[in-house]
Amino acid sequence: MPYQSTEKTRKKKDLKRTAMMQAAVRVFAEQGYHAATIRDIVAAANVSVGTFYFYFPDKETLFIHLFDETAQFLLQTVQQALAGREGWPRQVDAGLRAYLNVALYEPAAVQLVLVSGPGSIPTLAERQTEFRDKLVRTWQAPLSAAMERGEVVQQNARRTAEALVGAFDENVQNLLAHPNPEHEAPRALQDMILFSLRATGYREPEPVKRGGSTG
Amino acid sequence: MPYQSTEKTRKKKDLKRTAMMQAAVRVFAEQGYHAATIRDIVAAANVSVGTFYFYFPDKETLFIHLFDETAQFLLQTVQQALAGREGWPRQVDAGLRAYLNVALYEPAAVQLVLVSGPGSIPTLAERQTEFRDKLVRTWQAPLSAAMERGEVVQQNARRTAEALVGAFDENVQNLLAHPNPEHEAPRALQDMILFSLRATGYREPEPVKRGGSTG
Amino acid sequence: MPYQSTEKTRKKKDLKRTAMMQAAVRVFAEQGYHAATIRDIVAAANVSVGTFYFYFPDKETLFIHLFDETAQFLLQTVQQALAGREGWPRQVDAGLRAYLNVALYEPAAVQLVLVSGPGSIPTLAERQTEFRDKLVRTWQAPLSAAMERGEVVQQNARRTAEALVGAFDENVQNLLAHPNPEHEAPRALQDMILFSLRATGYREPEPVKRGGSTG
Amino acid sequence: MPYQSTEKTRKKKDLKRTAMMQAAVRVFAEQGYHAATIRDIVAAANVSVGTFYFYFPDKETLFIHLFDETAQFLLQTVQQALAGREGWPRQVDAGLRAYLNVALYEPAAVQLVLVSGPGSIPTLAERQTEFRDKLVRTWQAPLSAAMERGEVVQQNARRTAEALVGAFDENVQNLLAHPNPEHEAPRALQDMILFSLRATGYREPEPVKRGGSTG
DNA sequence: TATGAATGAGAATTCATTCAT
DNA sequence: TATGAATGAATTCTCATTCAT
Repeated sequence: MPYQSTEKTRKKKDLKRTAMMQAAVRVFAEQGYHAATIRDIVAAANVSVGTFYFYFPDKETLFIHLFDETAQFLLQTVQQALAGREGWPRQVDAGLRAYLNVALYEPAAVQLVLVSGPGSIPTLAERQTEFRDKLVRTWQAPLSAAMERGEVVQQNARRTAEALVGAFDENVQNLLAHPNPEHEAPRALQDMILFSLRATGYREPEPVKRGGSTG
Repeated sequence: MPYQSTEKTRKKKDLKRTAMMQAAVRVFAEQGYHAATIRDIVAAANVSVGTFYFYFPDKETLFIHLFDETAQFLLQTVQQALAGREGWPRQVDAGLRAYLNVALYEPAAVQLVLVSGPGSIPTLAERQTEFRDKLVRTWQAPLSAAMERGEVVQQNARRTAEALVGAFDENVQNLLAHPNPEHEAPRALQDMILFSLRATGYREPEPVKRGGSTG
Repeated sequence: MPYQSTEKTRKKKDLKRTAMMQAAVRVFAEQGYHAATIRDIVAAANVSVGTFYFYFPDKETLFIHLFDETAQFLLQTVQQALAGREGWPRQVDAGLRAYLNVALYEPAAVQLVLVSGPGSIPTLAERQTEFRDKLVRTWQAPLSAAMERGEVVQQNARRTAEALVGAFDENVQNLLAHPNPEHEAPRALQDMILFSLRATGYREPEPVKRGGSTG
Repeated sequence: MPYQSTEKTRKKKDLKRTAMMQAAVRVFAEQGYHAATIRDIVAAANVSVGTFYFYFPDKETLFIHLFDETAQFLLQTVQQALAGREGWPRQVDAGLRAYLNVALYEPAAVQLVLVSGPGSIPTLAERQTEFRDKLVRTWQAPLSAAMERGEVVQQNARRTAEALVGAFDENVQNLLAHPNPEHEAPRALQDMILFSLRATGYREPEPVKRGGSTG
């Protein structure tokens, strides 16, 4: 009976492919792009060298693919979180919550995007810049809107967004370095929200006076 | 007659050594640690491969040395700037001004510390963390003091300091990527100061009422 | 019920096998032995890698088989052409005509024997030599006979045969490189015949005077 | 005392380079392009792998260089031999003598040009064709001249030249395969000269009758 | 001190071949 | 029979480091 393809086989292949990619993410995150050899990766995935090249064209292409995929996932996650909320404080809360979730759930992937890649592959530099830029814009857009609504003070929205992105990354890096990130996360989230609101000059809206004064 | 290591000779040697290190910083910053070969470095310094190994034990040691030197210089510069001022706003102003100065004057060195190193050399990871930590503490100390003086709102000083450091780095990175960093610098500085003061919840002190006491 | 290797089945198998071999000849001729991968061959034959190894033990064996088959076919074709004629000029005509026919009809196969194989596979060297030797003998035999009959001048028949074989191959190679080999072929044949007759010192036999005219 | 270069060092380097090339020629000739590994070559030259790549960019480039060099040498040798003579028979004699000399003196190099390269490297195909073409022209030119002088019969000079080149190569190949090529060479030369003169339809010029008429 | 030729361990990648389905 | 995923030996090439001069 001839070999049956395009059924279970296809699924199995995809599964293996995914498993190998996850293994690769781990190894890249742990060792960095250059220190991670193909043999390390295939050992982590329990396959042979040839199998690696059956699924992926080469080391660099795989890394860039992983980078792009992770970057896009991060961006989408944050963007969706921001999109569903109204008001700057809720957006900050939702956006940061989403970001931290990804960081806690996929620390290796985040590591890949934040530190393993940059500076390691010249080819990646442009993509890296592009990703940072998109991330900045992701926060800049709602910030600008909030500024127009008068929720936050006048400021250079671009620069503030840059600063926020840098701030978040540093906080996340430190959180992941913490002995028990999951336990620390809620506090970190709270601090980051407060930091962001202060940094953007958010002002508690005047409560509608209802026959009395707030003092 | 034994070789006399006279003053002149030593000076000459130090000069050459320094020149090579500067060349190395440039090459590392441009190409990243791995892409930069010893041949690239010696070519940039107009010396031979053998000469390189006469002055430095090996590539990695040199890089770590450059990293440490740059890191220490950065820390000292910022610390000194902070030390000489009173009041959180003046400290922020001085500290950021110092940081930006270094970045503009020695962009390659800053590049080295911020992106070329991290993720490239596993051995470096620890040092990198240590440097970030010191940088955070450098800001955390005056921030805590300001908090105690009531200049800024209550907050997790450590977390805020982390965030500030991350914010600064991102802003500096973007500034250096700007077509004309020197021209943009003053605006960037202003934005960063305002961001920092807002983010730390700095409150304009009550103007001292003449003829009365503030308490 | 055991699988019946019926006539039909076997025919089908042979058909597939033949198709694969023809594809292999094409690929080998186009790319050379080493550049031609198994995947190239199976792609050209529209089968899978596994199928290839069902029909053939390995790449080298296949190539040698193809070489031998082609070589033998060439030899037989020329030998038969020579065998059926009388007189050196007719033999030259028939032999060359046969050779050119094969070259025009199966250029890839001829390419295989003349250039793709030699120098590529050390194992093949001996067979290659043997083939050349047989080809030389194929022409040497009738040449020697012609010499004995006085049709051609005295000469080292072996050396002349070698030279003729080399000459033919070069002419055929150049013919196949021609933009329109089929069109050029008749002229080439004529030239080659004349060359061979001159080279062997063929002398138009004195017409037997029969008290009349030669017409 | 600093390292003295550009003197003996230069010469020494060139010497080594040459030695390595000769070793490479031997190995390529013996094993063929693909079977000859870099390790084989460096072993034959008694150097390390790194040294190979210090002198040559890569395997293929080296081979092509060797091919070109050998091809040019062969062409020049034959061309010079032909240029210095008058009359077709003397030219044939000189040209063949030169060719055989090279073959006997540098059998490996000749092997390289005739069999090791062709069919092994797709990149080489064009160069190979070009070389054959030049070799053909090298013989075609004097042949055409001889034809115009009436020394040889009318014929397609290009085709004849092709045939001669093919014939020579085959004879040389067989000569080199002979157990004692040097001993056999004179006979081979004689046979090849006679073959060439016959093949080109050379006619012993009528000796000028003294005191009589040429008619 | 200075030079640059020499070294060789180690990395990426290819591809003939095997094997479970 | 047929398939194509999986294997791993073998090859090319790089580059940090050493060493004779």
